[in-house]
This record gives sequence, C-alpha cells and structure tokens, in this order.
Amino acid sequence: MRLTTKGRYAVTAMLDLALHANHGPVSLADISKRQEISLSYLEQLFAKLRQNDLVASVRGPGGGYKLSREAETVFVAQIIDAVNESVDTTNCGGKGDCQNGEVCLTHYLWCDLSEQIHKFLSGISLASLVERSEVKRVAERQDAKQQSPVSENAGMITASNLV
Amino acid sequence: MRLTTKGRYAVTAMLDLALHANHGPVSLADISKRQEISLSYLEQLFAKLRQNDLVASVRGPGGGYKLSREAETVFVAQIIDAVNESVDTTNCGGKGDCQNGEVCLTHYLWCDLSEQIHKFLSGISLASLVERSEVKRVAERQDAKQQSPVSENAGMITASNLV
DNA sequence: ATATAACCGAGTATTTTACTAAGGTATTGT
DNA sequence: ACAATACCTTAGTAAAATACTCGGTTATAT
Repeated sequence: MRLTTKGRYAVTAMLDLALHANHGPVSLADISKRQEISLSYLEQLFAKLRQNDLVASVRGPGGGYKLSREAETVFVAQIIDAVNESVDTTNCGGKGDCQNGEVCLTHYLWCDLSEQIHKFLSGISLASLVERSEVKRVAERQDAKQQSPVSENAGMITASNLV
Repeated sequence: MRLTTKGRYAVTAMLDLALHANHGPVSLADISKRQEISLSYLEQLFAKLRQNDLVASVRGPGGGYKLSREAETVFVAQIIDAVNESVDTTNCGGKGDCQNGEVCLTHYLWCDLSEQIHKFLSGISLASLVERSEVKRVAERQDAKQQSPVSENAGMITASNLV
C-alpha cells in the first residue's frame, strides 16, 4: 500500500480548493502558502488531478484551479487513486501471481484489507470534510495566518468569524 | 502509512508458523524455502517478533520458532505493529503537530482512516486465517512443492532460483 | 506589452526498503 | 566432548521511491 505525503498532499490541496471555491479559481501559489506545500510539487500533483478530470484550470492572471465537479461527488479515494497507483495492499497488484505465478499465503488477506480501505475512502466526499467543524477551525486559522502579515491587500477573502 | 513487503512478510511467516505448529518448532530455513523469503531477512523480522513476545525460540538442532500464544489470540495488527512502526496514516504520528506545531487540514481524516485499518486488522486472528479454505489450499501446494524436489539429497537449498 | 499563472520535462538529494555479509552465541544429538 | 544446528546481532548496500528543485514554455487578463 502506498499512502504517503503525495496522496495526503493531494487530498489536502483538493480540500483547500473546496474550501475556497466561492471566490473564483484558486491559484497554486495560494495553496502552497496556506498548506505549506512546494509549488512545483503541487504543479506535478495537479497535472495528474487534471488528467483524471478532478480539477479544471483557468490560465492567465487571476486564474487557478477549480473543482471539475460538485464537492459532494468527489471522494477521497478518487483523489488518492489519481496521484498514487492505488490503495492496493497486495504486492502483486491484485493479480494473484505473488509467488511464482500463483497466489501467496496471505494474498486474500491483503485483498480484503484493500477493499476495506477503498470502501472507507470512497465514502468520504470533499463536501463532508468541508462541513466538519474540526476542518473549519483549521481552515480559519490558516486563512487568518495568511492575511495577517500583509496589512491591506486587494484580497477579499474576509476573515468571517474568529474563535 | 507503511504497509510494505516487510509487514506482509511478517504476517506470512507467522501464518506459516501457525500452519505447521503441530510438528514442533519450525526453523526459519523451512519458512524461507516455503515462503521464498530471504533467511537473513527473516531473522531480522523474527528478532522484532520475539521482542514483542509474539514468538518463542528453541535453540539447537531440531529447534526453531513457535508461537508464544494461541493462534486464536494473535492478531494481524499486532504482527504489523511489531515490525513496522504502526499502521498510522498521519505523517505526524498521530501527535497533531503536522503544520508548525498545529494540526494540518486533513489530520482528522487520516486519524479516522488509521483507526479503521487498525480495527479491521485487529479483528483477524491467525487462527481465523488458518481455517480459511483458500489459505489451506495454498499451504498444501507449498508443502507439496517443498517435499517433491527433494529426492535423495541431504543438501538443502539447491538452486533455489530459476524461472 | 507585461505580469501572472498554468503547463512541461529533466534532474537530484534524501530516505526507505529489502536485502547481503560476517560474524557471533546458545543448545543438543551423537 | 564437539560439531552440527540454529538463533542472534550489527553493519553495510543496491535499488527504488519520494519529495522535491530548476529552467523553461504557453496562455490570458489588464
């Protein structure tokens, strides 16, 4: 199974996109600052997200990325699948040729686990994450931190409410 | 999350142990042959399994390893925990200091996932695996293969590699 | 025109994995 | 007794993957 920073970054970035969806396209530079992810790395991840039709891009000044679909219909499993190979935990890739062309002793166990994980992550939409109070709190903290060092810019993100 | 060959090997080896428990201690050389895992690598894994009191060793000729407890009370999660760090999917190790000492946007998601995986693997005992018909079939295949090529040689590993 | 920001490809330091090598040390059949 | 067996330990290492950087091109709003 491959669930590393890459997949985590992708989900984080997509969630950032969903959280700031109501202010037009979001630039990777903004995501980079808020989530502290390298800009170049984000570009590589978004290339894959775009290939999998999870995001759409708007070029030029004021451009950025936006979700291709409604946040209700984008699931965490899809995001991880897009940047990783899969959430498969077998080392044969589910093909069952783990031991000289035949299945190894624990093949079925890892198949079951993979299915379990995939089901779980397939049940979590971006929209459901956006609505979580813990997520909201973190997002507000990040937005506030991003604005504070710059006294008065043209940004119109407004702080909404602080806790 | 770290679920790689290491954890898979450990579970496979423990299952092999459980399957051959009724013939006295099982040597690592036997497991190495049956499961096609490097002997030295197995030794390293079993050092950790022993530290976590999952197996007990019997030294000297005819010696080997056996389970410390009944197969009904040994769970897959324990085995993976013993050789890996954990099945944690956060990159802060569950501490919540992922972003400058504070939680990152997706922290709670990975916590939930980790819990999910751990629960699943904590519910699967070695005994339950031994009883699975698919596992039995694979085990029989491996046992047959191990015996057949040894016609008359007292030698052990022979060529081991081909095709 | 120019700044902005998406796009693209190649390269690279670091880390992890999955081993190998080379020695031990302890136990036991003979 | 003693050699065979098998556990135990440490150190090292090739290959792969990760997590980036760097340098550039293309498109578009102003």
